[in-house]
Formats: sequence, C-alpha cells, structure tokens
Amino acid sequence: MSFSPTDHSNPNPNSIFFPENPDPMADFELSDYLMLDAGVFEDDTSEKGMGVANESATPKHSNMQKNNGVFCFSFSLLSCLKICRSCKSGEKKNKLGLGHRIAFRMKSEIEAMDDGYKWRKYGKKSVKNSPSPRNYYKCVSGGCNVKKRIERDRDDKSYVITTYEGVHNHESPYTSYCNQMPLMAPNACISQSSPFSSSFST
DNA sequence: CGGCTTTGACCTGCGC
DNA sequence: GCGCAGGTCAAAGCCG
Repeated sequence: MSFSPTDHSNPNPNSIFFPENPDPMADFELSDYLMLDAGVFEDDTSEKGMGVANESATPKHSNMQKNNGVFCFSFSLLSCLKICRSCKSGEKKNKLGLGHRIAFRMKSEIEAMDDGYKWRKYGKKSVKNSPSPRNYYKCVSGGCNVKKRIERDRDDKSYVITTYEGVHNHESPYTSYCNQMPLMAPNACISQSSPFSSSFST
C-alpha cells in the first residue's frame, strides 16, 4: 500500500510519500534515538539514558519484536511518546513542566518529517556554534502542549535532530486511520507514514 | 479569507 | 547586575 499526493484517502496530505520505490527506506537512516528522561529497553548493555537495539536487548514493550534477526519497531514516534508515558522515570519534568523528552537523530534530507501529528511552527532561532537554525513546533490539537524542535546536526548536516517534549493527550489522526484498516499488516501503515519506524540489523 | 510561516522583539535562566 | 543564549510571542506577510 502506498499513498500518493493525489490520494485523498490519505488523512494527512503532509505525509511523506514513498512512490514505487523498491526500497522506500533507501534515503532514510535512523541512526540514534535518545530517551532523555527514560529508557525504552531493559538492556544491560544500554548506556544511561540511551536505548541500544542490539542482539542482547530485550524489548521492553510489545511494540518491538525480533524478526529474522532484525529488531523491528512497530511504533512510530507518536507511539514512542506514549511509551514514554508508561516509563518508570518518576515523572521528572523539564523546566517547562512538560515532562518527558525524547530526541531522535536521523539521516534525512527533509527536516520536517511527518509523524502523524499536526504541528504549527511558532519560532525559528539560530543557535550558537550551529550553522543551521532551530525550528520550534507546537502540536495544534487543543489542550495538547507537546512541542518539538528540529535542527540540523552541527557536525553532519545530513542528519536531522528532532526533540519532542511532552506527551500527546490525544490519538494521532494517523493512528485512527490505521486502526480502521484491519487487513493491513500491523507495521505496514506506520512504515509508510513514518520513516521513524525502522529496522535495525543486529 | 483563513491558516500557516516568518521574523524581530521580548522574556527567562544561567554564568560570570 | 550584566550580558549571553535559548525559548516564546505576536504582528505582518504569504499562499491556496
């Protein structure tokens, strides 16, 4: 299944589309993700505050599974944020009082990835020692004060660093959309909608 | 005309 | 207290 920009059944016209590309993930590489306030994996080899999806890692959540030696994340960023909510981190909050924070570093030419939620840009700021500006977004859903920052990696501009703050208090439009497709493979929709749902070779 | 982005100004925290 | 840097606000402009 693949959406096209003219496919009006796609609930989010801003989605990233993978046309008839034999390898839709060819241009995308999720290199790191940092659980700044909590860990995703219960893995003895994990660094503090960072999950590592290696062979010995034990999936802490049902969203993650091993398939033919490959760890497959069936969650996208949006579901990952929900995972954060369930983590036992003591509900530490940042200075903004938004609670959990999670950062992703990924190789991408596109900065504004579609993660299923709708965002409104409210600021842009140049950062010291960084040639690329930082963009600020807020979730536009009423009552949801989740924010995200997007900036280019100062060391390697081919990488984009996305930082999420807070937890959505509503379901993603995309999640709702996927839930209405019982015949679809569980990972298929997310894989098409969000490149964040990736696979790690182990 | 409504929604979204841009951008300069303003606010706040922190180090000296 | 002062200056700097990061974060946010809000008016103006753009676009469909």
